[in-house]
Amino acid sequence: MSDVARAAGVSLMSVSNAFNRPAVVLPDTRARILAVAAELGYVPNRIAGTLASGRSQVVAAIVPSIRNSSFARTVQGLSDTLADRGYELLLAIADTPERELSSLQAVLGRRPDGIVLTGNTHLPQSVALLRQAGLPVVESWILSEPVIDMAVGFNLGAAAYAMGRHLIARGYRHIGYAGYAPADNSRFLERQLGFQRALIEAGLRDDLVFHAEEHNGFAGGRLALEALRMREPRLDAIFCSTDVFAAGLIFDCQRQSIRVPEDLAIAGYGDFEIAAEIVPRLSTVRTRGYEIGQAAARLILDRAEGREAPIRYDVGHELVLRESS
Amino acid sequence: MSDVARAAGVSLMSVSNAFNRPAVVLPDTRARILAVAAELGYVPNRIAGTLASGRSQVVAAIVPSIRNSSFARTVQGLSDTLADRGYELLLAIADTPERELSSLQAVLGRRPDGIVLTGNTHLPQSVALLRQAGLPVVESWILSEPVIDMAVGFNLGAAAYAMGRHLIARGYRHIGYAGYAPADNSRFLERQLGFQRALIEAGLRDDLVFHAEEHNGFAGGRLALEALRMREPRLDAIFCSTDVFAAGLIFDCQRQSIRVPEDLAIAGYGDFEIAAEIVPRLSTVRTRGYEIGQAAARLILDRAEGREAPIRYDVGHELVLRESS
DNA sequence: CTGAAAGCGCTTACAG
DNA sequence: CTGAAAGCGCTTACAG
Repeated sequence: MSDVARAAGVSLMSVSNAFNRPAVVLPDTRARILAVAAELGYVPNRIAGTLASGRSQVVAAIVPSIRNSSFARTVQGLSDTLADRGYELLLAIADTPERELSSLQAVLGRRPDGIVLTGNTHLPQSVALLRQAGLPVVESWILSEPVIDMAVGFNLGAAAYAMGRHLIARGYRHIGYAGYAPADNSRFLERQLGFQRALIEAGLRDDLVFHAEEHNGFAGGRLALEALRMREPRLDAIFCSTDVFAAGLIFDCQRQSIRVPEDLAIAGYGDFEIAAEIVPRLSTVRTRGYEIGQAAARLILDRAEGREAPIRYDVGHELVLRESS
Repeated sequence: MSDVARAAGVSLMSVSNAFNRPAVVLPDTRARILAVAAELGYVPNRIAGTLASGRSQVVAAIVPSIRNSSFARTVQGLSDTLADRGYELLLAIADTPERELSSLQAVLGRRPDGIVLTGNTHLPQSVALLRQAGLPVVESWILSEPVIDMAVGFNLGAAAYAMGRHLIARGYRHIGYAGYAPADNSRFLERQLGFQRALIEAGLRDDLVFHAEEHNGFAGGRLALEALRMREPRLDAIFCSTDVFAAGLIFDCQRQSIRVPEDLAIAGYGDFEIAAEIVPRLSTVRTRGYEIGQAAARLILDRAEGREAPIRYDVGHELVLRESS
């Protein structure tokens, strides 16, 4: 910066102002400074700027995975919104509360202006660390208590409940659930509970539950079919906690010549791209992952820049009924 | 930090050393310092550390998209390797050379210790900026010239060529190509050229080429089928530049009762998870996206930490022959 | 092994 | 509108 100041014949302050408060410096002076800076290939050092100003213009996000279109969409929404507002994204991938804590420690040392977490299942130390840091934090993909600071998501249970009601209304009576259940994770639990609530209200069996080992594999659907049929030969529908399970299940039905939905109805969760294309097209719950990312970024920045922001933001969900159920 | 130093009755230096050069401070002193730090909830300010030391322990990556399992895998490989070595990932998503440049300007201000780019199609200003910054940069998913600094990838053309040879060996004679072709992008061009080379060598028509508007949509396959059949009614095989196109094509064939591979053979590129599951299972080119991310991180860190690193690193590729061709 | 000094490249708050 | 001073929280290089 001092090179630029010297070459342009102005003080450091004027260079700083030329970049950061265009209004405050004379148009001529500013143009000259910018020209010199461009010529010299000067890129302002935002590390020094951060240290001096206490504002990093960086938002950190910790997601469990990006090989799953839901979170990939959220990261995309975050990235787009942050870039628009001149912020950068510091990304950490952590799929357990323990890894989340260590990502948090690493990331906090970078003094981000805010943090986006996934879900509300955290280690107590993580929560303590966050409170002490005192920065805006949004928990995404969940809306229920406890909330550390702000939450952006939708009612996971209601969405699953709605799909349960739909299947029941279509006349299915022996309905299984293919899910995934890491310990104490409310994001997964709420879906299952919402779905079971629909079954219970209708007086149906709600214990046809299968939990896959992995969240992301197509195999989840296949294994669920095997396991659930063993328990209930009259099984006539399966609700999958993700579209990937549902797709795996459909592929398996094709191989076994089980007709969908005639012999077995299938419903998914997520409305991934494949849902609209697979044969038969998949009924699913549309979740707004991109909007979650956008809204999370907006809430963080509003707060970081001293504006008001809601504690909770519901992006909603929607049933998308297609051919599979 | 000064709070910690005071509370522990030592100098700033000792606190710094306790965190950064454990060997240099007495075990007792170090334990006391760490205990005090933990009690106070002290998280070292790495922004100040970066400014003072000139090393940020941050690596930036610019990818065109993450809603495509290839790059998602690369980001995962990058993230895992960086986290293991105590580095953070600054991620930018930019899908055109223009956006790449503006991401670059933003990211360079953060003084990363290295940068990972995708492909070798850049604006001249981007290259100039990078050269001036003088930090380690790796271009990923490409190996061909020109290389700015280092490259990690595999021979895109050879992989496509191999698949072309395979289809020809299987007896297909009217083979189409379903691709995507943003202006001047060598990553896409190399695949197409490699494939066409196989056709030309075999004396087959190499102009059955269809370019989709979008890289990521399932619709690409469907549109290709329509367009290519119009041009060549005897069309007996289609090579898709991504598995997503191939899957979309298979779904469309199911709808139209076109048997795969009997009526039409299909091959993909990428070996996404779906390839092994779809009916029929998809023949494809396995690309090692995760390894690309790992290797890119390794090369950057080796150089950033003063070690030698190769200019070019080939992760290889592999033909995975399944049922669809 | 431990510590006092200088400096990293900016911004803040103030004076001119 | 422009500028000289102080300081952000660390690390470097050196002396003790």
